[in-house]
Amino acid sequence: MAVSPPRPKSFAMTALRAFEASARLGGFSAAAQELGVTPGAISAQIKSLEAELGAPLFQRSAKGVVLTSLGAQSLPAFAQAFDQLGQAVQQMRDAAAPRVVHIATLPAIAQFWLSPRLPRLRAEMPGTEISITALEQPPNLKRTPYDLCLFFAEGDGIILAEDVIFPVCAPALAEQLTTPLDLLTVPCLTDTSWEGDWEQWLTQSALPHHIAPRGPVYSLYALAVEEVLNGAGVLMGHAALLAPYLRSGRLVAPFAHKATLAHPLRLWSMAGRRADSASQEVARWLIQAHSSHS
Amino acid sequence: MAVSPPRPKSFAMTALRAFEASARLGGFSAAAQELGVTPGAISAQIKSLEAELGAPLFQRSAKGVVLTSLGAQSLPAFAQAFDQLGQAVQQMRDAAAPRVVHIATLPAIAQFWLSPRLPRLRAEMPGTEISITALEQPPNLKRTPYDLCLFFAEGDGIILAEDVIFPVCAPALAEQLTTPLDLLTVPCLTDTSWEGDWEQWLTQSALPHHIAPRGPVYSLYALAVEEVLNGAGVLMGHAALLAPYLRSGRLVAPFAHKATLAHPLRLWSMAGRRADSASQEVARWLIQAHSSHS
DNA sequence: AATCTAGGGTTAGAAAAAGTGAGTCTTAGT
DNA sequence: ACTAAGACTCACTTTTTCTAACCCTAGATT
Repeated sequence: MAVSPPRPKSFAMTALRAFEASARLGGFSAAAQELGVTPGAISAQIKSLEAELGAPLFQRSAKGVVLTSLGAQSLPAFAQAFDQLGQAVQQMRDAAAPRVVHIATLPAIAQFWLSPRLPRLRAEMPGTEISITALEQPPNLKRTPYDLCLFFAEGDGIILAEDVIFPVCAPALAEQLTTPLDLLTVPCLTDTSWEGDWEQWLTQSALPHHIAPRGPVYSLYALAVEEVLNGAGVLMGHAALLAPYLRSGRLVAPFAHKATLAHPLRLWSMAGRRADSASQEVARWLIQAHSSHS
Repeated sequence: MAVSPPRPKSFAMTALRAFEASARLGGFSAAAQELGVTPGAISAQIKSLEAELGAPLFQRSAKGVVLTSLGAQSLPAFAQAFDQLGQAVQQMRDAAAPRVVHIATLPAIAQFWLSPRLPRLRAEMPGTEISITALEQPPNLKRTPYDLCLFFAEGDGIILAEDVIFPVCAPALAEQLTTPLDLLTVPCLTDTSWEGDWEQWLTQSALPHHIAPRGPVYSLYALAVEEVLNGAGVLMGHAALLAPYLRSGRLVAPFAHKATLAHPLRLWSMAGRRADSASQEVARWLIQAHSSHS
């Protein structure tokens, strides 16, 4: 009868977090994405949790997982607990570094929208440190240490601009383009995170779909823009991001057709932030600067 | 500008748990004990948390740590969040295995009090699986996966018996003992978890302290009892545990002096358990069986 | 029917995190 | 001064977690 600590070890936090995320998001892949790991890791965590528990939490099928009644029953309490934990972390971070603001945004937005505004923002808010992280997907603010999110998305928060798109190209190339059908004669660049853009534009402009995005694909909008500035082809431009280029004439819109996408450019923060926090100050500045300037 | 996931990794759960425990218990050692690790591990966790945070959470001094204002400010939210998490885990465990009851108790209690009662308990509650873990210290039910605690302790819960102590020995040895001063002539066995017992008894019996516990020390009460049964000496006996031996005459109390310790034998469970849960049924059975039988 | 594709599962091995243990340091109390 | 408590450090070990590359299934597509 050994009395030494045979590990009373409560429960594996990681496994609980994996469960909560999977249950809330309805799948291992989604949870993996939120937690920044591979689905295999989630699968293993859930498996170990189920083993320790002696009962399954999910019912697996080839097309996804469904919560068992045990899982469904447990989810709310965990979701709430993790929300509170996330909030506690935010509060602590805020108290520890009250003048630091972390912004999460799309790489393209970071480069074309935020970056040009940063010098003035920093100048007008000295003492406030602003850091920017580029992410492909909006993070869950309740679970990740960011203060502000700036994405093309639906949901809460303030709309800074509609997402209006239309083909853009260098002025020289535009001379060759009279009607949208001329697009068949030039490369049509595509960004991987906006693969549906051409489709959307063609649909909303009532144009035949076969004018499809035939041309190189870029994984970074900035690269595609660079190419277009060099006259390499036509890119689906997002008005909110390329406004300076269009204003200066370095890029032009060869056609009149414009399409508005469902997800506007939106800025949001975690619910329940104090209005006097640095993050809220920055948010207000961005909104104000945007509406009064552009 | 790498866009790939540079690990936005929220926060290290382990570190947060270490912080919460340290803050709540007021020290790294105490936290280490609750979490079942060494103080060094806690120290490292806190350090990493402080590094990530960029601000100290504790103010160190040679005689312990004190929360900084940042730490004190953060504690309540974390305590609450972890309480909720613990409760969520309990609920889940309960739903997954409704007929399993985990009891945490002192090794000595497990062997001398619980063990004799288990056969009847199991017979009267078939279908309920009872598992027992022996721990030196009462665990925090809000943080560890036990259903019931049975310890000599102060606090909430039901008192099953006062902790009455007095020297006991084998009948043969008792013949050599007339007055407490005779204790100087025989070995006085001591259990490491009850080192103060002799002192307490001497004090409450108004006897001179120099009759101190001179004799072998055991780390397990059961071993000491075994030795005493073999006539190896005198042991400070806990009435609640040794009742059957005293009743059968295998052990006797050579002196009339008895002392009552401050911490009675107490049974408790986590607040807010449903009365129809298996753990509550077991608790009721133990209370009832104790009062009607012994 | 054959092929895709999306979502899961599995495995071995790699990487990272957490923990240990022994020894040090500082200070309050005897 | 000596002791005890509590915390820190550092080299090392153990455990956990993650990834990468595989397979499997079912519905959708061709």
